[in-house]
Amino acid sequence: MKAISILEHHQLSRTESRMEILELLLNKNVALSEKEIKDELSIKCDRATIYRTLNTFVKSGIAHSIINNDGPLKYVIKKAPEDHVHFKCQVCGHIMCLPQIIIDKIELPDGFTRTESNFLVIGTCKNCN
Amino acid sequence: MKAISILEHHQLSRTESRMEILELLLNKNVALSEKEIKDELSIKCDRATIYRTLNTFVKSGIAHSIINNDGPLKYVIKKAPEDHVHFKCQVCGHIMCLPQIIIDKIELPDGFTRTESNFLVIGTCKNCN
DNA sequence: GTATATTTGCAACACAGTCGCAAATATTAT
DNA sequence: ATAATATTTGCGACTGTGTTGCAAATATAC
Repeated sequence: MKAISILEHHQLSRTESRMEILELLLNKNVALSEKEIKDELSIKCDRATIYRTLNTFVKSGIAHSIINNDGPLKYVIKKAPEDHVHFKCQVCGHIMCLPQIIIDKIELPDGFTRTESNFLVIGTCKNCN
Repeated sequence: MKAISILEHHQLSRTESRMEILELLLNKNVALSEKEIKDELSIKCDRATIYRTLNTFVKSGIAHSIINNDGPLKYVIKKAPEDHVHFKCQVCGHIMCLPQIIIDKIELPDGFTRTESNFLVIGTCKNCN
């Protein structure tokens, strides 16, 4: 199982919740919220556990969170380490990474330094256009 | 008064709350949350009224909201109509617009169309660097 | 100044996310 | 495999953000 080896690699204990949540994220190419994860999980899992698990994944670098302009945080497996653009389709509501587009070349004004970026483009995705 | 003419121009009734909140926003160059607005207002104003007023301003195009990666929405007077970058200083916590940097040239993959963008860069601002 | 339309304050509510703590589960050592 | 220890889970309670219904207050139009 891929999920198991990822957990091992990050020295996280292999609990049922972590494995199921990780499997779910691995099989999706759109970002999921806590509620969406809960609804898709085959096992029962408490809200708090899902939040704690997601935070653990983010801290370990397994996943990253995506800011939603209108709604809860969503989570995806981290594939690209660079800052990339997130896209939200206003028709189907899906939020996904656009790893093709990397914005590391934004020139900030003098005296400003950057540690992190959140780029969310809202529009219509390929399927809905 | 500048605030009055702005309200008139957008055909909004000139209530005390709206004028005071608008004055406050006009005098700030950082984005403010509902709580920050409430604390700085000289008049008493209910939470709900502040939220409703801010939403009215956003709908009218007087202000726009800025997504905070970790905290409530913040609001600023809309100066530039284009999509620009927002900057959050992790030292002083201020969130401000960087109208100098305009990103309208992001090329989305085929089939994707854009209607709106939210760009938040997190780092250290000029004053705190 | 009066009538009508809009806005306000209050209270209640919905929802996202966190935390403490005891019970359950996983890991480690024997 | 079993026992001891460390970690995680579920539950409940809680905080904070933002919204809404409704009656009272205020602004606008006449």
